[in-house]
Amino acid sequence: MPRAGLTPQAVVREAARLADEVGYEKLTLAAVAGRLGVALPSLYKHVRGADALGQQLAALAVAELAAEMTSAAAGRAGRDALRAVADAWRGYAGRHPGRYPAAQQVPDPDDPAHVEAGRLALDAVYAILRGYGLTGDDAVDAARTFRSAVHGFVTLEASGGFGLPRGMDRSFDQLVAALDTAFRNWPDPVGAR
Amino acid sequence: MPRAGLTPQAVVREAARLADEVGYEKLTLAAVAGRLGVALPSLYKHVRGADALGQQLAALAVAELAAEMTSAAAGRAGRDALRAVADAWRGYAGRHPGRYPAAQQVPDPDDPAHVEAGRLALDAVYAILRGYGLTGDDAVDAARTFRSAVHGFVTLEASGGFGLPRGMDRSFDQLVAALDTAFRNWPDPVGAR
DNA sequence: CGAGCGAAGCTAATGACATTAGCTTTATGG
DNA sequence: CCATAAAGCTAATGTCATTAGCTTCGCTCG
Repeated sequence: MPRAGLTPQAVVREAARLADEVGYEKLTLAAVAGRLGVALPSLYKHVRGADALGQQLAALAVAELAAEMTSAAAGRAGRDALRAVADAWRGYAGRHPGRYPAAQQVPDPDDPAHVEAGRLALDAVYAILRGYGLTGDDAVDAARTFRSAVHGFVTLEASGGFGLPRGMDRSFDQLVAALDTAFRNWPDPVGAR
Repeated sequence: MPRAGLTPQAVVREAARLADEVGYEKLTLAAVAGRLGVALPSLYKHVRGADALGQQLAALAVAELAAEMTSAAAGRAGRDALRAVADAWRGYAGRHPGRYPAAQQVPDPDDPAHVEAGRLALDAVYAILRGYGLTGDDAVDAARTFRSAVHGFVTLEASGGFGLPRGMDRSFDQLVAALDTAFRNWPDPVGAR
């Protein structure tokens, strides 16, 4: 029997492909092994286990997403940038329905690439907000608002939580426009609750 | 050996309690059975299986959430209503970290109570938007925006996706204020994309 | 009061998956 | 060539979900 010639990379990439096909929740070491033409335990030569594979998949997905966000933001500002980044985000989630949920895990502090990718994605958001004059605590709040809105939309859309998929593009455009409105008129925080 | 005296209700309620303690992803028929002092297969006399239990848990959670949203909206309008419902939503998710993710499943069309509960929750949102003069397609888009933002925030907060939990209350207040701004200045949709 | 019956609960068996241990074999570098 | 590290395998264990089929409780009705 010739060697399959696997590497940790190859395993993670195959897992990513498989996740996009069958869904993240159905991603299984057994299925990945089958895809790679290898017995299940053989994977342990390349990944530490199912949890670790999930983490590495997250790192891959966050890096890809951050790259697309960053590239979407390049050469744009203000509302254009906002919309381009939001569209890139939604586009990534739509094209990678298995990777996207994986990307939601908190970055593994022991994986510098993962942490760095997360920072990059966040930077893309902060860069947009700077265009609206939002900095400091306002930027923190606004960034959380942006992430919440886009992530929430994308998640609900993917799960079918919105009901019939009528007018999804329009609704997303309106969500982005609403964010633009809110960022241009960012509310002064009221004192302690 | 005396009978345990279970009912489908009792099983679902125990599952809900357990999910809140250990997390939805760790919810297992085996654990529920253990909690109820019963052998695992005995549960099948009351629920059709793990998937069905999840669905019934979803129905329970959506009903509870809808009730809290509706009661929060009672006697309030405009920004007050917006904030009260948003707070109720976030509060429910915070108090029920296991039920809340369960509630995200699409309602089972064969469970009228589930469908009805979902409609109730949505109605609470539409009622708020009516206070902003948003109806028709605008209301659809605005409702999706509201749901996206609140659900996204609550999800990211629960998963630790925001990083250190500094200033979470303030950020949420600002998110709600941003929604208020957006709803008061709802953008006219631009033509087809 | 007792017989019978339906439902509740049990044990046993099967099958998917993850994980660990320990063996075999393939490449490859000296 | 051959020695060795790593790649891959089989076997064993444990958890969980599910189905089948048995036992027994507890209620209802004669």
